[in-house]
Amino acid sequence: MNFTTSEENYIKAIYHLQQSEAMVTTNELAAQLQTRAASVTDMLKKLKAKDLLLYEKYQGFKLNAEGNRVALIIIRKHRLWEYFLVHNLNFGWDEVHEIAEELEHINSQILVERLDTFLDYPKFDPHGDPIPDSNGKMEPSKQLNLTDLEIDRMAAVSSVGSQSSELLELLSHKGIGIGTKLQVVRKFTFDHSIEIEIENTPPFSISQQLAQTLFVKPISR
Amino acid sequence: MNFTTSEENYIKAIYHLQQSEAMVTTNELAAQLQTRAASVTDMLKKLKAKDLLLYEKYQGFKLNAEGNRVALIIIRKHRLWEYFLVHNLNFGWDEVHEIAEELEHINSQILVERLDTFLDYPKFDPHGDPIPDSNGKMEPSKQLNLTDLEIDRMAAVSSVGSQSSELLELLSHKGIGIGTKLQVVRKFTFDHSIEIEIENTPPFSISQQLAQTLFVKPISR
DNA sequence: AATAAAATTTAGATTTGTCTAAATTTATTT
DNA sequence: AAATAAATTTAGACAAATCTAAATTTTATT
Repeated sequence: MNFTTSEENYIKAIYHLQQSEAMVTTNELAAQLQTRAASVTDMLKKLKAKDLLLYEKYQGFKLNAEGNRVALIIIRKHRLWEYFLVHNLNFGWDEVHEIAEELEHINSQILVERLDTFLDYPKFDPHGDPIPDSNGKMEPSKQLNLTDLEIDRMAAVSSVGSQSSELLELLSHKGIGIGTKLQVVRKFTFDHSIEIEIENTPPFSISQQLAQTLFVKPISR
Repeated sequence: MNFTTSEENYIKAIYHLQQSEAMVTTNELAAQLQTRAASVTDMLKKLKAKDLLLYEKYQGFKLNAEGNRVALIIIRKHRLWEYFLVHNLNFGWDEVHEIAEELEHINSQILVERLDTFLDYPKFDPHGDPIPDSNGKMEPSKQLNLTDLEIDRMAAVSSVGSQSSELLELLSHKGIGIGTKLQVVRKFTFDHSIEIEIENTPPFSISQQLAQTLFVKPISR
């Protein structure tokens, strides 16, 4: 079965939203895809008709087994291409997302397998996300709590443990956001505060409480 | 300026048709793109509105300077990707066209330049077609007359000098078509006939007259 | 439990690229 | 040069993906 680029983008977005909650809602997906709720409803009908989705009107939705299988194929392609762009074409890990968003829609199973072979079967992409193999299996994510990041290991903020406005205010003040590249300079045992350094800026320290809400992924450079 | 995949396919097809005649006609383009004449007319209006085309109703059309520039960018991408697929991913030169047809529409100037660097600035693609550089300049085509092909050099038929039904009947009988891989086994001076061998089949000979209507491109394997 | 608010869906419109069938223009033949 | 044939364009329709605005359903609040 082949899918349009638009269908694939919806499938992938639903897959990602599903990772943090069992059921996805129309508004969440609309926000994720920067589109309107009505457009989402339209596409949900199509994906349900193609039997990729469990969906009852007004009740939320999630991918079924086939939907997940398709999602993993797209994610596999995305992450393999990212790996190629960084390792072979010398892109920075933070420059490749948009290009990979296009490349992931190229339709050719054999191309993906040959690319995987050429790259020597990488297990993680440059952002530290695991690359599914041709059966959709992958290693557990390398995301870890900032408190567990080893000293001097370069990492990027991948998610935050809450969306409270107090937390967001603090993060904004400290200049920390999703994708921020940092490393731990020192850990203090007295109060478990952590001194971190964000690329090319002076180090500063953050509380244990803050560090515990931050998740990061080690990155290669 | 960015173009849709469909616009790019029209631009590229017009470019190729222009190589053998000054003006392109609606029906020719429709045949080339496997679409209807009415659809071609619709698209011609759009391309003219975007100022890529010299076009007067009923009078034929051709790309203007800007149209040619855009066409060469697309062709550059197509041929660089073909080179990558053959040299790095181990595809056969005859397996890569369809995949490159998709890859050529990926939008990223920097990607093309990095790919070119990675591939070490190849001058010809695996079919023997020249790859335009970033300014649209390229070497002359490697296409040559079959009578000039050196012995044992592998080549692929790239075009035929006429479309007469008598010629096509003969070619069909001999099993020769566009893309047929062959090599010259021997040349006879008496009648200038040429013995050729098509991949994995017994050699046979063809007349000078026939050989003169066939154009080929040397290929790597 | 009734009402207000929020989320979701439906109805109907728009854009892009395509199509068929009819109309028009150009080319060819007698 | 008139008639016929071929090529091209126009008119109007359709599918895909989106949108706005209105209607409906669900959730939250008094």
